[in-house]
Amino acid sequence: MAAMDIANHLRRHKKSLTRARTEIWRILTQSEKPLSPNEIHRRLNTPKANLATVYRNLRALQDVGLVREIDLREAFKRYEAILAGRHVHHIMCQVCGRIDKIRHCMIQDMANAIQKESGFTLEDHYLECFGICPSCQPHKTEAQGA
Amino acid sequence: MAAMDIANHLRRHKKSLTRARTEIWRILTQSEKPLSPNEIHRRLNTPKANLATVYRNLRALQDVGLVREIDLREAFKRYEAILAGRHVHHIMCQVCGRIDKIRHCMIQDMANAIQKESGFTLEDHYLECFGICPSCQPHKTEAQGA
DNA sequence: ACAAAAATGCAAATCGTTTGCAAGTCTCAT
DNA sequence: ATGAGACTTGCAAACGATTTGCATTTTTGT
Ligand SMILES: [Mn+2]
Ligand SMILES: [Mn+2]
Ligand SMILES: [Zn+2]
Ligand SMILES: [Zn+2]
Repeated sequence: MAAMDIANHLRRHKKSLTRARTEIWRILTQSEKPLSPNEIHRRLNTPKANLATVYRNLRALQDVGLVREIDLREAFKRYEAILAGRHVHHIMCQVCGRIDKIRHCMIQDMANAIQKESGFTLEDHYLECFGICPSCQPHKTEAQGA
Repeated sequence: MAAMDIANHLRRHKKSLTRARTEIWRILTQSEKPLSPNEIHRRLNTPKANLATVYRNLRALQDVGLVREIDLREAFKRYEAILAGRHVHHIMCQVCGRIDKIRHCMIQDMANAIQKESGFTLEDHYLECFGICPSCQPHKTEAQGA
């Protein structure tokens, strides 16, 4: 979904194109990692839309398929823009909290096995990983940057 | 972890073996699917331990590695016993909510690719799937049971 | 059995998220 | 451009899950 598609996307679902939605979409597409509702709210231009509006719009954007919810076992959920229909997974550093994307995913390859094992059709999945990022790894020359 | 190991497990972490913990462990090991704190509380024998105690003990059991938290995008988390150190994933029916286990997992096979792509070591991951269970699938003879 | 450590009940507090409602904004046909 | 209706927003209150303080009870190790 290119950035400009947002208008059509919303119209198709009879949702309005509002300043809050435009801004949230901009914030999400500019972020390198999924953001929490609070983080999004903090980044809004003044006058800031209400936090409740952020929540409502995150749901609206999810409804039309522009945004995805990410659970990294924190106290809150994170949200990210779905670009080009691509779906990605994440890996979070257990030491410093850094979050990177994982584009590698072989779940589709597992689909057959899963459907055979469970009898379910596989419609959706989420995969989130936890590990230690390069700068937090011990016993290294620490040559690589953060 | 066999059912009897719970005592040693707890002792090793200087946690007491209490009635509430024993009961929660029994309830979790007897359940075919992960349970919410409320579900667990409901299944407690009278006199019921307090719900706060259930929460505290679920955390304690996680701390010692006996219990795992599962997020199926519901309003609450679910918890399940970790048996024999095995880790499983789940698939939940998007129509009726039925939850089945998936023992099939090739994430370990992805580990190399993920580590190469992100530079992170892969310490942990979770994978949860959503689909449609046999009894909820349309265009079928409906021959198979629930 | 005893003293110290850990766990519990209970109620209040937190915290993320949702909701009702009146007022404001957007959309679309005229 | 304009007006009515549809949709959205702000605000504060409500919610529900989870956590916490503290006095009391249970468990542990000796
Ligand atoms: Mn995937
Ligand atoms: Mn796995
Ligand atoms: Zn790190
Ligand atoms: Zn089903």
